[in-house]
Amino acid sequence: MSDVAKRAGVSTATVSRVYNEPGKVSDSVRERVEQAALELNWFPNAAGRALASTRSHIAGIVIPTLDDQVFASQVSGMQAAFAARGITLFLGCSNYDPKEALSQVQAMLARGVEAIAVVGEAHPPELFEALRVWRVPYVVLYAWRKGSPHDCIGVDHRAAYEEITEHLVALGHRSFAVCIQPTRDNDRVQARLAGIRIALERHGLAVRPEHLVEGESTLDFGRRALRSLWQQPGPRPTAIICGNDHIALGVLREAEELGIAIPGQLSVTGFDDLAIAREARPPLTTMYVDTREIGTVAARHLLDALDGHATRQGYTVPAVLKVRGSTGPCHDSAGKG
Amino acid sequence: MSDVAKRAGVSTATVSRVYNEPGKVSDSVRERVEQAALELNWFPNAAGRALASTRSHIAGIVIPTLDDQVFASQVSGMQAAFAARGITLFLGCSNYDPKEALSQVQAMLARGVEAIAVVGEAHPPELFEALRVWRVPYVVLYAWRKGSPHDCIGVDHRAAYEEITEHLVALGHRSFAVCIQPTRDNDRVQARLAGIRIALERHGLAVRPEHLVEGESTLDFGRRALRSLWQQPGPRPTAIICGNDHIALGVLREAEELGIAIPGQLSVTGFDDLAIAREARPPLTTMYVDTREIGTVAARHLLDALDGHATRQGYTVPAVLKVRGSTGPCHDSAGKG
DNA sequence: TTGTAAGCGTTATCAG
DNA sequence: CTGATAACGCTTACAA
Repeated sequence: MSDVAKRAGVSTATVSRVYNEPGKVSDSVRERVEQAALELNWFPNAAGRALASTRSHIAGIVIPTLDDQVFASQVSGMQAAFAARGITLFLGCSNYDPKEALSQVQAMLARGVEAIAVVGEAHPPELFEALRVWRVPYVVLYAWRKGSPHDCIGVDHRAAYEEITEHLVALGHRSFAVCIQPTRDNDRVQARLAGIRIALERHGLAVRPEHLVEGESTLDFGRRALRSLWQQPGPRPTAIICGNDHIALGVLREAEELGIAIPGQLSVTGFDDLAIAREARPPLTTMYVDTREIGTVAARHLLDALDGHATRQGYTVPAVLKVRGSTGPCHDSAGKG
Repeated sequence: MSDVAKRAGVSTATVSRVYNEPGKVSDSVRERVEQAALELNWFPNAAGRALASTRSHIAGIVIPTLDDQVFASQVSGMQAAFAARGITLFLGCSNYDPKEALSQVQAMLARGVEAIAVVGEAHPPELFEALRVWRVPYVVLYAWRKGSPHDCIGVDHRAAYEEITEHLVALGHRSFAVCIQPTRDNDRVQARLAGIRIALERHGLAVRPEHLVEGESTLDFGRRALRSLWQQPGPRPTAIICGNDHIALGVLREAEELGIAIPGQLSVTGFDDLAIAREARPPLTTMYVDTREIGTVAARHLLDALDGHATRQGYTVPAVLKVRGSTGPCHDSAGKG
């Protein structure tokens, strides 16, 4: 930088101004400096800048995995919104391991992030404690819960699953199965399960333990789950609530294989509204969430915090029920209360 | 830091050593320092560290979009491999816009990344020039091309599409259509198209201009493309080569709608081998690429470069043909040469 | 094993 | 509008 200053016949302070407060520099000087910088192939050094200005222009996001479109699009929305404001984004994946999430956040703090977004609130207390200690503004992404101590920007998963359950109850279903992702360390999934329970309780119903299956978020798990449900002795469910579309599509696929009529014999619901959901046969009843929007809104929220604006109290993103062909009236007399 | 040093009764140099070369510090001193740091709630400052050590422990990756699983998994592999070595990853998305890719790379360089990965080589020359000027090691991801001036870690898309085309030719097909993503600024897609052309030329064949359709990478485009192909006057293709599985699944779906027998009347191929590909009906013939592995290998490559090891000359990741039910022998007498 | 002290490359605060 | 100059917080020879 001093070389550039020398070559342009100015001080380093002026060189700095050319890049940080161009308005405060006369045109002729600016041109000379830019010319000199170009000739000497000089670029401002990030570390020096960050050190002197105490601004890194870096934010971070920690998600469980990029293998799930739901998280990928949140990252995508956030990255775009931040980039538009000159902020570069760190990405960390926890693979649903709280320890990993913690260490990713710590690494980001150690690299000087100015703001952080983490998916969900089922994290070690040290994680939020570290955020507090470093005084780094943060948001909890994707999950929204009434009464959460954090700023949440996301979906009320409990309410969403209450709604989808009510939809099935309204269709006359009384015997339910649930195929859902691992609940461990996953507040979204736990909330969904709670939503199902609460909605069913309202009607004096419950999911039998043997009708609650937990497994990976894959089509294959959906297939295996339905097969095992169907092989079980005892009454069969007339409706299956799945933790997401992948699982639901697997159930649909296996139902076809087993010759189970959908929705005649069995109603199936998903969550996420993937592009294929509406193309499945029958088209899948599911819930749509604008996950990209979650990322965008979260970025705006954090930018506001960085700008010193009072941050709002969080933000609920709606989950919209898409009723399609995979759910229908219950025709099973045994199923009816 | 000096406060911590004072409290622990040591010099700042020793405090630094506790965190950077713990082996060179006696146990008692280390404990005292850690205790003091804890009490004072002190953490080393990233900018100061980077400035003094000229190491940022940051790398970057620039991809077109996270909406495509193919790129998401490359990011995922790279992130994991880097995290294991204490390197945090910047993520940038270009949305297939070369200017955007350039500005993302510039932003990352300005933030002091030590290494960078960019998807493909269809970028403005300034991008690679900037990388050269900053002397930041980089790799071209996903695309591999013989004779490329860059270190490429990825798939030989031309060869892959030669193979899939040969597969169809061997089945007796002579009349082809192609439904593919926009070729503009996309060297992978261009290479795939070239592969098709080269393979067909070997047999004295070519795709008629009206049978080459370009569009977005969506199921919906696949549907629209097939509909328009089928409405056209003139001879119909007996095989459709799609740019990826999304498009191919759309074609499959629309064929069902139009009552086109697959593979009896029409063979269809995809690329990527998504999880649903094998569950489609009929199951989709496609090509599998271990995209996560690409990210992992690229990270290793860059880490080697950072360690000063001679970097190898790039790396080809195989695309494996998965022959399934969507392709079969050509039954159309008109189609046969 | 530990301390001293000179940077690392900017920005920010003053004067001018 | 521009220039000195003192931070910014840490690392790292070099000495001890």
